[in-house]
Amino acid sequence: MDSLTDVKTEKGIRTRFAPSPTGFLQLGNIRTALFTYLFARKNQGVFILRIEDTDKERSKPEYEKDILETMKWLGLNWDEGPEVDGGFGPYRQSEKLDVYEKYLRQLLEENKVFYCFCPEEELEIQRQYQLSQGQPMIYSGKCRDLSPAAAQENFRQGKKAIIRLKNNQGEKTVFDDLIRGRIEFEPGLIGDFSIAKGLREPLYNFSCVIDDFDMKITHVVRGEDHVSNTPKQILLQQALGFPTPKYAHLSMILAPDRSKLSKRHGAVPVREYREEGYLAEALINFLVLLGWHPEDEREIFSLKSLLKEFSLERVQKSGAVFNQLRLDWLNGFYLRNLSLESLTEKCLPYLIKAGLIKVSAESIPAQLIPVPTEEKWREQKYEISELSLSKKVSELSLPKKVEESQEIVEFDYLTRVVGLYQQRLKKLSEIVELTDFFFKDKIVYSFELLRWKEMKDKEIKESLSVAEKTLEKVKTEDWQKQNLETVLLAAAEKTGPKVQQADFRVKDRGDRGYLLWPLRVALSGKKASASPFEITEVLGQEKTLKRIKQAKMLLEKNNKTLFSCFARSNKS
RNA sequence: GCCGCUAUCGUCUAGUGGUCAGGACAUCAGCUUCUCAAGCUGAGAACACCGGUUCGACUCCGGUUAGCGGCACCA
Repeated sequence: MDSLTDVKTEKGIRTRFAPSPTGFLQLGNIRTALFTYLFARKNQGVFILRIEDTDKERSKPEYEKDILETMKWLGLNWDEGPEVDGGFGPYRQSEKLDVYEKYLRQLLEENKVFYCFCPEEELEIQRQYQLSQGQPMIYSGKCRDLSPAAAQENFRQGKKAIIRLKNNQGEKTVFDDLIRGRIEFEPGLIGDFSIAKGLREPLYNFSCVIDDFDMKITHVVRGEDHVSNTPKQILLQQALGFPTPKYAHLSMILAPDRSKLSKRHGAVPVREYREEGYLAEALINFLVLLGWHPEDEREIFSLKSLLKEFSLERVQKSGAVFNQLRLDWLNGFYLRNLSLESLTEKCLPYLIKAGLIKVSAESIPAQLIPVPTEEKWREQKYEISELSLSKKVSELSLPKKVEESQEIVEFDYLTRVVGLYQQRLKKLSEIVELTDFFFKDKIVYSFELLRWKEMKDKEIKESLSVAEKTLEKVKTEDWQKQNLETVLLAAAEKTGPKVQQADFRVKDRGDRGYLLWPLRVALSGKKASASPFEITEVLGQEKTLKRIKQAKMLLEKNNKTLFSCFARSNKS
């Protein structure tokens, strides 16, 4: 494609990402932003962020804040836009009303646009009629040739008007899409479309054309939903005498049933992915592979490496289904590749929010940036993203939330806890339910969980006693995973019934589960966890023995209940 | 309804006239194993359909079908 090779040699590329602050940024928005950003950077161009807030009713400051925050979090830094003046501002459309009015007046004077007084209801009926007749749904042109005097009269009567372009499209409107190639639109299918509700109330297609010109945009990268806006914008550019930028339309992200991504599946604000504990790196990597692929078969990409490799030529034309499982896998991959210290720092806010670890309110300012307000902090009404940690966190001591003890949790201890679950984590938020038992004084679980296979209650108790005795004997200085494993394995092979080994060279040994399963459950209270060797090591001897005793008591209590039930039923 | 876009394993995709149609996620099986993961090994799994061009079509052309997007005084 000629147009694509042009891009490579062309100097001074300027692109923009132009979201409207009418909702939180979604995956689809972000993918458009990412591709636009990569295209700009790859070609040494300028990446501009423009806030399209012409819709006064739906635009909200909190959404604009979300746009800026999300972009920064993902590392999609803009060269010009809010907070970064590049000389082509303002970058918020609501601040450019004078500019739009100027061009609108110019078009009015040149008789290229007209006031339309048709009531909305009438237009709606007309569209329905056209639909029923199999005709294209376009404006009839009723007010197009209204004389200035008639228009004035209408205004005097207080009638409301919008401004429409006098569409004189006589031939096909054509443009070469950088991704899709040539796209043609027959004349007669667009009509006199609306461009403003008033002199200071521009509509999307108009403000977009003005801004793209004003900001000297050379390449427009946007979603496929704008393909049919493109001929309208080209027509407007022609009316205004503006050059037409190059266009590249990206396909959409689809739900698993290939329908449009809806709130039901996947259309989740990006901020929620962040809250749940997805890494920006994983999200970027996931999204870029939704529609783009390098020349070889690599699948792991950092934003930095994409800067070198990305090209619009290799962008897919068809829509891509959003695949949560793949995102989870990628996030797990990035989590596993984090340094343990950095992973622990990322987990910390989740543990704090869950109340497993407490940081005193006084010490917050030094440790947490930015700081949630004290009230929010006490009521735990803050978001994880508000707890991003300072670099110094690894030097901190964090008081643990245990009423009866004054134990101090060292960062180093947290590192060891988190370390046990690094391979098991798909998202950061999971760290809470995975490791809560390390931070609790007493754990709660059903005694039935202690049972391995068909073990009898008595056997479970015996098994726990063996574990207890074995671990009691271990000297404090020998309380290390390696040693604990050796000792426990030796005991385990003696405890369980003999099991024939598949390999005849290996001597038959006891079913290790007889000892290890009840022990692991006694320590963790969970049916799935890290190995008992790892848990005992991190938990420490004192707590380990305490938990085993707790388990034995649970069994006894249960037997008593059973016995009393039995006694009662005997009586009757 | 009208216009436009799209079409390779379940999903994301590689592929540009001659390939055993490749990779990743997911699935299944095996190894490992006290559990859950992770890891390693292996397996199954696709060119929407119909015509045409050609010695030869996943690849080029036409049509059909299906999906998506748009047809606002939203963006």
